[in-house]
Order: sequence, then C-alpha cells, then structure tokens
Amino acid sequence: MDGSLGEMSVQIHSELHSQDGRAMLHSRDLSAAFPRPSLGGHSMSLEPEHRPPGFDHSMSALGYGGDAPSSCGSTYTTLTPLQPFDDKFHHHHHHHHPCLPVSNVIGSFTLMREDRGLGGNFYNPYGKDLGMTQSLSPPSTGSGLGTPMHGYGTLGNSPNGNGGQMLPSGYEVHGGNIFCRTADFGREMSPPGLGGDSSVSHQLNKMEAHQHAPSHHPHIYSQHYQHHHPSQHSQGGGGGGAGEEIDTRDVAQRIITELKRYSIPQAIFAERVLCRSQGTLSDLLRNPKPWGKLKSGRETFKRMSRWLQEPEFQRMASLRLEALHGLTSLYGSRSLSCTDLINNFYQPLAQEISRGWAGAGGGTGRGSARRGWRKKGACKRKEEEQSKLERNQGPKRTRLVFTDLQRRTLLAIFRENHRPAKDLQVTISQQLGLELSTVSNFFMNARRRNVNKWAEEGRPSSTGSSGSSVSSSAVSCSTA
DNA sequence: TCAAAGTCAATACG
DNA sequence: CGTATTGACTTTGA
Repeated sequence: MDGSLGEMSVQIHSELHSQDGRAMLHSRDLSAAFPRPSLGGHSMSLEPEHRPPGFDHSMSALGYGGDAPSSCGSTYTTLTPLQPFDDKFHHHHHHHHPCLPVSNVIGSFTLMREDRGLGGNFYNPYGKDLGMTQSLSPPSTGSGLGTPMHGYGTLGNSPNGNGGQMLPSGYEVHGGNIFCRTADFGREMSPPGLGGDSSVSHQLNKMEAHQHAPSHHPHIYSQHYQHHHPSQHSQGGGGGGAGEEIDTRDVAQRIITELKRYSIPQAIFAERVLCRSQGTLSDLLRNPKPWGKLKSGRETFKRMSRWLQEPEFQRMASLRLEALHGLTSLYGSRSLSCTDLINNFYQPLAQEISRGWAGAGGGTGRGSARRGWRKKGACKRKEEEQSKLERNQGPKRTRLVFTDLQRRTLLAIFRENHRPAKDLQVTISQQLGLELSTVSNFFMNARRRNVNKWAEEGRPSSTGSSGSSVSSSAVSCSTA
C-alpha cells in the first residue's frame, strides 16, 4: 500500500490544480502545518523529510497519499472509513486502532470498513425492541399512573412542587410550553439569581436506575465516562441556584430509554420539551459532555432531567404543545388534578402515541420543519427574531460538503496540528479553495468534536498527547 | 476580533 | 421516516 503513495500524491496534486488553478503554494508553508515529525518514525516515513520542493510533496507528506485510486469519485461515505482519524473524529464507534501511521491509512481501508461493519451495532443500545429491564410499564396507555414510574419521579415533583408555577409572578406563562418556559428562565429571561434549576435538585444521578444499561457496547466515548468529580464548584459566587451536578451520561441514557419506550421521536421530544432541534438532541444524547464542562448547555440537560422526574402523565402532556397552551392557564390558577390531566391530556395523548405522534407540530420533515420552528410559539429560540428576512423565506441555504481531498487534507493537518496559526489557515484555504472561515470552522469543530468527549483533550501544544489515562486511543491518536 | 460552547438545520444514512 | 453527522451561525466572554 505504501507503494502507491508516490503516485497518489501526484494524483492529488493534479486534482488540486484543477480545483483551484492559482492555488500554487509554497510547500514550506504547508509543511509548517506539521509541527514536527515527533511521531513514531513510521508515520513520518511519508514525509520526505526534506523541504519538499513542490507542493505535491508536501501534500504527500500530509499523509493522504492515500486515496484509493478508484475511490476518488466516490461519495465521501466510501471514504470516511478510510480515515484513521475518523474513529475518533467522527462519532463512529468501531473500536479504533490506535494511531495508524498515515502510511497505513490506505492499507487499512478495507480493514476499517470491516470494523465499521462490526461497529454498526455499537450504536443502538437496545437492539431492536429489546425490552430493557426497565422500571416501568410499557407504553401501555392506561397503566401509566399507577406505575412507580421512577421512584424519584413520584416524589420528585412535589418538592419543587411548582411543576409549572414556580414562575415568579412577573413571568406569566401565556400560551407557551410550560416546560420550555420554566426551563428557559435559566438563560433566556432568567432572573439572575432565580436559578430555575433548584428544581432539578435531585440525585437523579447515582440513581441506580439504569445501571444496567443494556450492555450496549461501550463505545469509545461513553465508555470512559467516568465522573471525574468535575466541578463541585458551585458556580463560584454566582449565587444561588447552582443546581446539582447532573450525571449527563446517565440522563442521556435514560432519555434514550424513555423515548424508545414510548416511541417518541427525537424530533418531538427535542422540540417540545427541550426546545432544541432533533440534530442537537441526537448529538447530546450520543455525546453528552460531562456536567463540569458544560456552560449554558446545562440548561438542556436540566430540562431532560426534569422531564425524567415528572410523573408520567405530565411528561406526556409536555409533549403535546397544543394541549399545554390550555394547560398553562390552569396551572396558573390552580393545581391540576390528576384527573384533569388525564382526561385532557393523557388520554388524548395516548391516542397520539398510537397514531405515531403524527401531530408532531411541524414534524421532522424539512419542509415542515422549517415552518415548525417558526410557528413554534412555545419554544421560541433566541434567534427567532433576529433571523432576518433572508432566513424567512426558504432560501434554504445549502450546506457545504467538503470534497474528499479537502476533507482529507484538513484532517491530516489537524492530526498534526490542532490549532494552526491563522496564516497557515489562510494558506490551507487557498490551497483547498475554501474560505478562510471555512477552514477556521473546520478546526474549531474538529477540536471540540474530536476527542472532546469525555476524555481530556490534549492541551494546546501540538504534542499534547495527554494520552491521559483512559485508553482513549482517540486522544493519543490525534495528538501523538 | 477571536475562540469556545451551544445549536441550528441541511442532509447523509439506513 | 427517524436518527446521525456536520459546516456554519449565534451567543458569550475575554
């Protein structure tokens, strides 16, 4: 495989040109991207360890000599598995091989694909229906109430009691999703000290609840999710309200379980309960960041956590936006009796469930999705207003998709240097025919999505290699 | 103005 | 269809 490298680089070279004619670059500029072949000689074998006279060389040095000839035109899907870096960079979880020397990239292609195949089931904690040892009753429509739900849930609410009416007088709850509202205090209308979080004050953590999370393969990330007793720090002087520390991994897992249990689509839950998009939820669920590393993002987890603590009927109710509008007023005036809720929301809800949550405001489809967020009165997100007219009518901006070459180049560089200097980024952008901002975004996204997860990421220095503990080969890979 | 954190939302996938 | 991925806004804080 290595043998092919030579030509590979050539090929790439030409590609580059075709892509952006004037792109000619001075090799050394790019070579700067690679701090130092401090790596195990192997990977560096690629490097022509002499200032390559031509860009093409530096490119090969980048490591992507690779590029299976045939694969060129293929969609990046095909390529993805090619990148060793992928394992950690992407959320794919096949067990990764520790740092493949670049030169092996190509060779590993097939292997990786296989891995991937295996890895496929990493995701999907509960295989099909796999009934988890769950605490409670199946989505059986009626049963709900009696259910112990979660032990915590039951008493859970009372404490904060205010389910929906913890709102200070000032904040009226007009036609809005109570949950979203209350939750939003934290960041949107949040009265300074009013930490809306106190409500989440439970130990939903330790909860042995789902300890037995279905033996889903611990994929790289969740695997070492250990609570490194993050910041007990109560927000510094901030003031009150620092809620508890939430075991985000656990909450995420439980949410996944509950959504499955009731066949609640992520989109519905995300939009109605969290006031977030489906994609965001998905990402949070799969890659929850440790509480200690969260900032405003804690709010979202608090909402999830709170939802988990609510009695079943209330949870369901919160999934029905429309209903909540009506509910709202009731909440304000008097406490709703369970019967009220059941009659007005739970049962109808049950029907909705059976119908498949069809009424999901806006739905997930993009067509409706677009419209969805706009009319979604309950979860008005910050940008709602500031979204200019442009966003208004469906310009439907398209998302850039890196070409194979661009992606590989960027990844290769990233592997060597997580934080290239600006001038280098400029060079890269020119070479790849990308906007500087794009390159910049790439590195920023890469930095946080790469190892980010639970393992500590290598510090700034390119050689961080803070392989720090956990077998997070991901880390060592990227840094080393 | 820059970076990081939080998301959005298009779209790739299955 | 529902979920996963991901480039690029948006929001925060220096």
